[in-house]
Amino acid sequence: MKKKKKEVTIYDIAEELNVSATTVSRALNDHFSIGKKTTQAVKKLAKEMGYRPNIIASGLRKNKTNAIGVIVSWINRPFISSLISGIEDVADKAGYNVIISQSNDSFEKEITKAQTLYASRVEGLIVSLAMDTKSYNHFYPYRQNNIPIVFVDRVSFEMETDKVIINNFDAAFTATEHLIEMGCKRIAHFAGAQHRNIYKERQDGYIHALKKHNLPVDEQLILHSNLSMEEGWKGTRRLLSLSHPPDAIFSANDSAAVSAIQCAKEMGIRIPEELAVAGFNNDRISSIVEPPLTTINHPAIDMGKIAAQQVLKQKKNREMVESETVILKTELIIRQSSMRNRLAKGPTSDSESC
Amino acid sequence: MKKKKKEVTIYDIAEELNVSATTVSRALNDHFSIGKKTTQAVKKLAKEMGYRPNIIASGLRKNKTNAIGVIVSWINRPFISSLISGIEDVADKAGYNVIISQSNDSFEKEITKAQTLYASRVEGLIVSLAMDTKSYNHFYPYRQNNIPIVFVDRVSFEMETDKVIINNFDAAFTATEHLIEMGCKRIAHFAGAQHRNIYKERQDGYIHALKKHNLPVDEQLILHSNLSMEEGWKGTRRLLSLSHPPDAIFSANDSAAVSAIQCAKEMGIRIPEELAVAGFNNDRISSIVEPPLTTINHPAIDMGKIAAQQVLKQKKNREMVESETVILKTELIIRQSSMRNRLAKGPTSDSESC
DNA sequence: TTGTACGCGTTATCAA
DNA sequence: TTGATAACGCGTACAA
Repeated sequence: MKKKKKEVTIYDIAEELNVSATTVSRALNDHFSIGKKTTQAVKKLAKEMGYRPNIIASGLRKNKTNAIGVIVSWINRPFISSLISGIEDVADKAGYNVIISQSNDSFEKEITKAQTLYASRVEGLIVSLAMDTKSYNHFYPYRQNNIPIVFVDRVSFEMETDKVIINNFDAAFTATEHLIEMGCKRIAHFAGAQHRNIYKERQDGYIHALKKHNLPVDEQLILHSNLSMEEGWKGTRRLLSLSHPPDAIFSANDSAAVSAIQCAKEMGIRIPEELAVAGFNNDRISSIVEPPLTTINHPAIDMGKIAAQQVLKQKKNREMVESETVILKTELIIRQSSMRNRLAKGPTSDSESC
Repeated sequence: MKKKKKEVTIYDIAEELNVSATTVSRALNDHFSIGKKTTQAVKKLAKEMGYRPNIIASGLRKNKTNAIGVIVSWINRPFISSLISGIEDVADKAGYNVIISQSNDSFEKEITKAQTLYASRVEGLIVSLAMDTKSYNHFYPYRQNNIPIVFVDRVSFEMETDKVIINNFDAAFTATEHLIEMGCKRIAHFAGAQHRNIYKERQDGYIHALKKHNLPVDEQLILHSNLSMEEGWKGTRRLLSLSHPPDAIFSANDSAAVSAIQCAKEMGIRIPEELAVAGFNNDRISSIVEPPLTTINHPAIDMGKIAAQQVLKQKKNREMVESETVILKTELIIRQSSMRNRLAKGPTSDSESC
């Protein structure tokens, strides 16, 4: 007793107009071989009858899904959600749907999600790797099927894929050097997992800046963690209770940096006079904390847009180019958390998207 | 000269094993009628041959896409991205893909996206309405096709659909009453567009609290805007330069509230002594600003999870229930921006997800 | 327990 | 400019 709302097909239209389904199909797709009148008549009737193309059937025939898959750690992180926003923007304009899935920073989940998306026959995949991903076999099926893969931000250089990244080394170097220019001599670093490129590179950039300026690299001052607020807090306490505490902290993300500011203040340490702080990402919290946090602006939306464009591009340039890496510009945003002297350039204009 | 990597089909497997495609199909789906040995043999060979089910063909046959569509204003907003995170979590566990699209708070875009998703044959739709959406015809096709629609947060009561919301009226009432209990007598309100339920309800709750406590409702103190940081800033300046300025602001979101705090401080106004502030959403910035912002906790992730569950549920209960509205609990988080006296309860425990 | 034969709705191919 | 026919790959009545 179910109402089987039968959907209108091209056959129904064809019958009504006494033409063939082929003609209808062509007319609907503006095929040049069909006369104006016929085409218009078909389209008109199609609308009247409430026809909607069955994209599944079409997809079966053309072997297309019009879907791009995205795997990220957590959707609800400022950087990631902006990344996705950019992806959606470009994909939609090109007629593609975006299927999102989150790995929760778990390697196992990333594998599962990759398989699911592969089974769903996405026509491209954009990935920001999970924290502990160290092998990449789960992407092989894509490779074998010539499905474009683009790594974003957290990438692996072991795999030859398109990549969209920033120069983490340079950015970290710049931030650290800025602290040095502010007169800091003993700069600590909140580092992330070293097997993930971005954190390794940031640490390397930090170390390089120290060396360039003949400052000692003190392992005691490099703290590895997941860079959460809690860890930022704990790390700050530890550092500040050292017999010879640092006069600055460069954190590999903003969360931990903000915590550092809060913790230091609670301990009665003045920022930036006694402790200068710099972060990474330019999350919204970085401009809200007091004093505002010096940080690296991470062009999240653009990275998403470009990643999506790479996918679309790869679909055209079949086997023309082996792989391409796009490196986006970052910018040091100087705010008060690091402005210890008058030599500092004024704070960069600080655009807030609400 | 293209390498046409022919994909393995059930026919290939069937041929190899000298059985019929039917048997293979059934075996792969664990149909009871197929013998253990056969089933196992089929599965084993399938794996060996690198078979992957063609979900498009299957979908065509079963008329399924396993996709749920989501339309939101902007993905990169704290509340929204958490919402999506919740949706993805539940949908994935149920074997559904989540297709996201953003309306950018534009009515026209919302229409387009709704049509696109409809054409993509999503099996359910979750929507948080655009700011200026006032008519709902673009959802009619879903309705006619019995495709579940669930409205979240920004909903319309004109349409009979499932809804997942919070009690904005009560939450706003509670927040306002809290300010009153703190001794505030002249409370301003940063309000949003009044045709969008959530902002209307928040304003109503605010007004109701004033009335209950015999405080006058001064239209001068109710400022309508898009609740951006800029507007929060401007509104605060305006309010504080009034001949009879308010002693508190209740803002319909955290962005504007945070701006209010910053602006007031810059003007030399002490928070909360001279101006108490409360916001709405419990975004991360609310706990970072100084003094920390009293606000309403908005269970974003749970709202997403429940919305997804509603979609799945509706797919089962065909025409059993007309529609269902789930109202989630909110919580007043009292922080220092409103603690003007010792009567205040201590701040609620403040969980931070990093 | 297995197989035959057909249909899902569209598009590509070839022929007219 | 149009049409007939055969795929696309899978699922399922029905038959065996």
